[in-house]
Amino acid sequence: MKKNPEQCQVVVALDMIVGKWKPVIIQHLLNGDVLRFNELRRLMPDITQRMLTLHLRELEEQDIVQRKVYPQIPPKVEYSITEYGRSLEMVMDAMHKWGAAHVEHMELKKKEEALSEKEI
Amino acid sequence: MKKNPEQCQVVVALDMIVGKWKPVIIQHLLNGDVLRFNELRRLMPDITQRMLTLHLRELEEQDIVQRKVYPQIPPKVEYSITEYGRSLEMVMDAMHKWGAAHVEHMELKKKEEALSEKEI
DNA sequence: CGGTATCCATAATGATACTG
DNA sequence: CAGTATCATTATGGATACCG
Repeated sequence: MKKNPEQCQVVVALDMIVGKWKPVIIQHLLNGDVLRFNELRRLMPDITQRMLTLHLRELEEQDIVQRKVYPQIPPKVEYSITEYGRSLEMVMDAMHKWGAAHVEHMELKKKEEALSEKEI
Repeated sequence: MKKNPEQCQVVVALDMIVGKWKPVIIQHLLNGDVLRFNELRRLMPDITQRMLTLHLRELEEQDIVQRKVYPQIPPKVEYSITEYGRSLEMVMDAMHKWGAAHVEHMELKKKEEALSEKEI
């Protein structure tokens, strides 16, 4: 399979997970949990209600997240990963592993810089 | 490039490749080619000179891309992937594969929608 | 409880002209 | 050839108040 960067499919995948809180939301739902709106908020204390709504709606539109509304008062809405969304697990894993390695790489780089400063 | 809101390592990886043209630049350099500034421009006809410069400088800062300047007139600058940058290949591949599958998924979805409209 | 509606600040990108 | 500089525009996210 040839990789053609022009009609870059990497960008297609990126579009699904880019957004300040989207990766975190996806990660939480990939755990397999079914979470209510405010449960998600509690898991991400710094997200605003607005952004949580926006991102969840986008993920729903993208068929990554399923939204289930219970028509009752007070309202109850549950969010879960879709079967399709679960296919993102490979991608998320690859990035998670790379991210972890990157942290090590940066720490190494800092140490090297600190060392070469001492030598001067 | 913004700081990661949580200590999510997926976000660490994302920060390296997010940017309108960054994934495409990385893909081109991952091919193993050593490319000059204007060669990259030709490969991405719609990128502005400014954005190409900005993204390349960020990628250099992130140790993903190596910039080699030949001090001559007219100037000659070559860009290539670093060894560390090459480690992104796994991530890029995972996303590329997912992106390809996603295109199929969307086409399937459209067909289903078209079908259910006929039934109505 | 699970949202919307506004308004605002900042970040990201683009257009265009100029340069050693 | 490989950039900078400047200004304009758009995208993204935040603060706050209100709603059924």
